[in-house]
Amino acid sequence: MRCCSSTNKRNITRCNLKGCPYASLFFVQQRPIIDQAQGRRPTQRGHTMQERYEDSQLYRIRHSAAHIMAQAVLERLPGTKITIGPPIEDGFYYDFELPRPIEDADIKWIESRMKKIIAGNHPFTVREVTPDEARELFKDQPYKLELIDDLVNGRVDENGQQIQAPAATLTVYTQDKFTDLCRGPHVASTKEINPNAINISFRPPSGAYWRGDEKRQQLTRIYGTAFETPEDLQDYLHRLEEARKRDHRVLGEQLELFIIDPLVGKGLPLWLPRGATLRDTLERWLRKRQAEAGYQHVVSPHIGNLNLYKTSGHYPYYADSQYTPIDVDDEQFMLKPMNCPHHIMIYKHQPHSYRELPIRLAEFGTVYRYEKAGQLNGLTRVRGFTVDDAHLFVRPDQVEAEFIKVVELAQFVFGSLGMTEFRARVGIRDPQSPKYVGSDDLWNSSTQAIINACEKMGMRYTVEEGEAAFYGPKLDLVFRDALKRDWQLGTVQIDPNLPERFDLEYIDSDNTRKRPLMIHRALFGSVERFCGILIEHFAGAFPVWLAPVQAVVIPIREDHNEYAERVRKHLEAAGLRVEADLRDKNMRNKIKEQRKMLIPYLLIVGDQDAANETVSVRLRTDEDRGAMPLNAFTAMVQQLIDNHSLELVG
RNA sequence: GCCACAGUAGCUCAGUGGUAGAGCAACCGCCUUGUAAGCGGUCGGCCCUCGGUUCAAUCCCGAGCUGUGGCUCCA
Repeated sequence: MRCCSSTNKRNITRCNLKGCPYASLFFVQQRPIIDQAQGRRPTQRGHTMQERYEDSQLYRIRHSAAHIMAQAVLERLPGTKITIGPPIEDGFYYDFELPRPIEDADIKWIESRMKKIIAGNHPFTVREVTPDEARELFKDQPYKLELIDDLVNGRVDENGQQIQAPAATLTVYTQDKFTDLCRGPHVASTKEINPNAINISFRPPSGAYWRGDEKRQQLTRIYGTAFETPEDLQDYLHRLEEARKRDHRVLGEQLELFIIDPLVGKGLPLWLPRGATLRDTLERWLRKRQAEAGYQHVVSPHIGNLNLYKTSGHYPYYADSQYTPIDVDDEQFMLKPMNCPHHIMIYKHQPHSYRELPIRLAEFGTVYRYEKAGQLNGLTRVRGFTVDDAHLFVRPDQVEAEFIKVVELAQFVFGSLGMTEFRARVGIRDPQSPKYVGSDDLWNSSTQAIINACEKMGMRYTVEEGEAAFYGPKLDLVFRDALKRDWQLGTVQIDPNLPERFDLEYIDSDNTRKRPLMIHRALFGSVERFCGILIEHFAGAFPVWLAPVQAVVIPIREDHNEYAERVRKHLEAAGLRVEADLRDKNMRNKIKEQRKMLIPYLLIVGDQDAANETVSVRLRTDEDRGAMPLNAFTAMVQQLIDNHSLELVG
């Protein structure tokens, strides 16, 4: 069984655990930062965007810059074998087989040489050539010869399937003294490129395989980017810098949220007290919302009998993303890679009436999946993580309504966190493909249920054909953060397959046994990854209700310690997470240190405050609010917390 | 897993073929301070690991481990 859709599109890595409905949600990486202001994005298979990136001037500039870079590389490192160099979402790259490793000095030289070539105002000229002419032109370029053969014959995949028709014509583009096999388009002349709007040093060269095949030649990929104006380039570089500053791995350590210790294991984060508080606060909040929405929480263990996963179909086909089974007496157990089978067994343990449905079973369930070492990344890609999982067992006539409720809950949850910029990505089946199971009726009604849900919610959504799970359509929630990076959050999927495999049923009103449908859903996806996203989203400055420490009391002199402690106790009794910094240090020093921790409120207390029962409130933003009566401050913060406000003052 | 780069004090990082330094943190004093670093002192290192070269290796070479970036965009 293959229950995740293979989202092998741009920026979304293919999931290893093809057996899991949530496979797509714990591994998705952020999209590169793109020039969103101009609305330019690459089109993706199966759906159209308002303006095709491929048709834009920016695309031609980048494509042309890639050729210019190849020319400069050949001049610097003669003997280099060139391969391909396309524009990408936020720039371009070119893959080379180099005669020696490339160094920083080379990159500098190449970049400055590119600027000189551009300044030469060379036209880009296109010429049609015959295959033989092309072979002669590129006789020293084996990769180009391979491309020519493929183009002339059409490409086939490893199963012999034709995936590219034979090309009718071949074209070559020339600028200055460099000619490349290319379909274009390019700028008419290098003068259309602003030499101050290109950069090839912002991202280090890296390895890449010829045709992405790890069995083939390892190449060196040099990345570059180019914009229409130097200001656009600066803006882009600035955003990259901002993104680096928000890196959740750096903030995670600075704010004492989590660490990853190799002795414990890579990909296995340890949550420090403050990080655990963050997690716990989020979890308790969602748990409450779910209970209000009719979910029942259940708990299942961390290992399960191998036979359970054999029944579900997850084993042994997906052994590559699961850990080796553990022998216990004469039985074998696996670390739990997903929660669905456990919830199914909970449903199955007693008969259900149609009146009981929908039954919504939820669990913050920790699962373990093998991720290749090179894929691990902070909290966003780990080997053990907790899914805010739920499985809804529904009658077919309830699917649409339940879908709407799930999306509503998601909208509420993300909206509460100031994550309003999100959209839905609806994956539907490709009617031409035979890989999907189930009747047309079921597909049509399920797909319609999802579309209807989006429409009724007034949610932005895109429909992507061929992106459904093989058993049913799905909806992914994609969030755009403050830096315009897209992150995939939760997913909602309709699944008639597992009910079949586990022979689930309910007794209908006519006293016949019917098969329920399952809806798999997760909103955060993985709690770990979601915390990582939140850290970056807020740049570590969490809303008051989420902040691990909400206020720190700082006495001005040692003899104010007593009052500081009194303030702390007062706030603690009012339900705040508060500390008093009574260390033997001076006040300025404490302010300097505590502001680095991004505590929402620093409460400075001295003689005047002690005399008047006030606190001097300094916000995380460095704004000094002056003295406030302690009771007024307490009431204000309590209200902000109760409202899950994103503000620091009410 | 593959390629590139990196690994020196708790943290951020200098440095050298003759076994090490700074700032911050920690600890001990002094200072008693109204909003971003008061002063002095002390502690702290198998310079990632294992091999090799060398009279001598933290430094050079090889392997391993760990981390970081990339390995998805197909003329």
